This record gives sequence, structure tokens and C-alpha cells, in this order.
Amino acid sequence: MSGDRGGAATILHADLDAFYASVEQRDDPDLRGRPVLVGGGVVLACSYEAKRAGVRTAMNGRQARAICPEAVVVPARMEAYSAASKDVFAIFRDTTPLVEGLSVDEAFLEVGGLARLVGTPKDIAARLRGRVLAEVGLPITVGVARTKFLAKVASGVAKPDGLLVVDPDREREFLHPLRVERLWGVGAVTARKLHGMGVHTVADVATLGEQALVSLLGPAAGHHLHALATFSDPRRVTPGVSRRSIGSQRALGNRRRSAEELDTILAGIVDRLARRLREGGRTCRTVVLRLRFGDFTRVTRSHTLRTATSRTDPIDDAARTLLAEAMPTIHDRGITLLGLSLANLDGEGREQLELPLAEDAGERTALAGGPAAEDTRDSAALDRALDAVRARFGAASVGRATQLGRDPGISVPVLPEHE
DNA sequence: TCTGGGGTCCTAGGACCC
DNA sequence: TCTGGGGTCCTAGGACCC
Repeated sequence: MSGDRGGAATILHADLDAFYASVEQRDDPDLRGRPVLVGGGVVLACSYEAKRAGVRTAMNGRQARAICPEAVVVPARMEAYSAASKDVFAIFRDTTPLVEGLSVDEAFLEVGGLARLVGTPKDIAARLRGRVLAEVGLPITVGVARTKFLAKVASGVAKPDGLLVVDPDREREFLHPLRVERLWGVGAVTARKLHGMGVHTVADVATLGEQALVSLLGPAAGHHLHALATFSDPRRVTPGVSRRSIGSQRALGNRRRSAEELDTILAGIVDRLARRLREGGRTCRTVVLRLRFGDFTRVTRSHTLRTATSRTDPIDDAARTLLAEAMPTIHDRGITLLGLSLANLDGEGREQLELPLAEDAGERTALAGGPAAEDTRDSAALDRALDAVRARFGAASVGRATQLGRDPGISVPVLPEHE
């Protein structure tokens, strides 16, 4: 039964193998058994045949074709991958209600409560693999362990098309010989730091001790790594965790773009994101502009709105302002990527409309219109501004205007339409 | 490895408040 | 005039994941 650390191996980590490439091979029999690269400019995904030749995800396309000249390059078909992902997740949820998705192609499943009805976790995992292959036509690897982390490591070790159960009594012999790169949260930078300390295996991490890890990597990463290396991972499988940000970006290549072009591209991104926001019934408060340059340096500029919104206009205003303010400082570097993220999702419940105010001899007066009416310093302007809000949103939808702290602005709550 | 598009979380400093 | 400690919020950047 369970090991000495209390708990049985009931967490599954299910991970589709070379997901995009497998969908392509499923849909085109000619591609089966051959090295497949998805995406031309950069390798978005590659089949195991290509991986064996040395191709890696995110590799430059030209380089990948040089390494593996016989590879077939196919364009990405995002709709097909989304559909396949939905089908696979339906099988996950048919297996257990406790499904926590990590990305389009992987999820944790808690099957502890199911054991007596449908078999051991290993039986469940085997059946799951069979169903995904039979019903969706895709190979999937499943790791089974007592903790999320060990289950994920297990699936990584078992790939491709494998099933691996880590017995709770044998966790140490499974984990400690592995390289530190297997630890969740150890990437290139952290690995280099650890290697510099003579730490190469997970056993080395455990030996190094928590204090040394914290001083080397900072409190969060240090505690985290120590916990993983010493089998302490109390995180439960929690379904339905909602997104904390959404974003969209576009690579622009090396060609120089005019201000008008950048403007058009930004408008398209804003439009898409605001629509996604509304479709999801969410609001955002923080708008983050992301830029990348020819030398691959990056810059972000962010602005937090005073009130949450899902409307396009305030997001668009903020994005444009951020870009305009950033332009002088980035000057000649050549923008190669333009992106926008909306964060602070659901930061406030009620959507509000803000109207600008003018400062005049210590008194604040509302402006009648938008920012264009800055010369209007009429004391009746507040009323006119409120009228404008009513005209736009309907009389019943306008709440009481309030002064916003020391800021030169007022806030007019706009109630939801059906309230 | 000269680089996509989508995300998550952490850190550090400054402003501001009590 | 100089000086606390603690808390929150915002901004910018960085590391990491698939």
C-alpha cells in the first residue's frame, strides 16, 4: 500500500507526446514514421523521429533543416490542435472530475477516490492511454506518483508513449540519481548556478541543504527546490484554476515599421484581446506592452487602470499611450516584436468609466468631453460629462460619480446592463 | 540554439500610508 | 530636523514552463 511518507501513488501526470507533430502524423499517413517539423521559421514542435536527429523545440527552422534534411516541414494548424486537446481533455474528465490542466497537452489527474471502483492508478493510467490512442489517435505518456512533481518527472522519464509508476517506497532511488535539470523550475540559468556549486544530481541538491539553496537562488526558488529534492510537495490537484493574464504578440521581422503600421498592428492585438476578455466574462486592470528589438533585448511598459474594464476603448488608450511614451527611449533599435498582455484579471467587480478633470486653483472641475476638451473649465462640466455617460450607457446604468483620491479624475460607475 | 506564441511566478525598488 | 517599522500597490525585469 502506501509508503512511509503517508499517501499512495494516486496522481497521474498525462502528457501528449510531441503534440502538434503527432496530430499532423495522425491526419496525414504520409508523415508517419518520418521526421516532422511543425512551423517553418521556428520549430514549434517536432516528431520523435526529428528529435532523434537532434532537432529541438524552439530551434531555428533553417538550422533544424540542416541537421535533419529529410524532415517534412508543415505549417501549424492551431484549430486542429485545439480540437484534439478538447477531445483528450474530455477523456481526462470522463476518467475523474479532478483534472487540472497545465497546458493544451498536459494535465494532472487525481484518481485516489476511484481506486476501488475501477482499479489501481496503474490500471486507470493504462486504460487512459488506450482510450486516448483509440478515440483521438494520439500517443500519450502517463506518470503516476504520490506527488505532482514526482508524477511529472515520471512522465518525462517515461516519454515517449510510456507509463511509469513511482512506488512511494522507491521515490529516493528513482529521483536522486536524476540530473538537476529534471527539477521543476530549474532552467538554464539556475542549472548553471547549481553546477558552479558542484551540484549536478537531485541527490546533490538534497545534500546541499536549504540555507545554501536560498542564498544561492533567493528564498522562493531555494525553498521550492529543497522541497522537491526532499519529496515534500503537498500541492493537491485543483481543477478550474482561472487564468491570471492573457496576452497576444506578433513577431515583425527585421523590416522597419512606420508608426502607422505599428499603430494598426497594436489596434489588432487590442481588439483580439478585448474580445477574448469579454468572451471569458473577465475584466482586466493592468495593460502591459511588450517590445523586443533587433538585438533581442526586451522591454515592458505597464499601466494599471484605476478601475477594471473589459471594454476595448480604455485598453486601447492605455496601449497607445504606453507605445507613444516608449517610442522616444527605444528610438533606433528597431522593433521586431510587439505584444500586449492584460493582467490583474477580475481585479475589481464593477466596470467603471473614468472622466478626466482639470485642476484650477486647487479646485477640481469636470471636463465636459474627453481629453480633447482640456480647455473647458466650466463648473457645469461635471453635469455635462454625466449626461454624456448617460447618453452612452443609458440613464439607469450610471452610478454616483466619486472623486478618486488625489488624482485629477472622477469615476462614474457604469452598472451592468441587466441590473 | 541567434529566437514563436502563449503563459506562470518572483524580485526589487519607489511611492504612499499609518 | 531627522528618523522608525510595517504594509500595500505599482512598475520593470527576469527566470521558467510548454
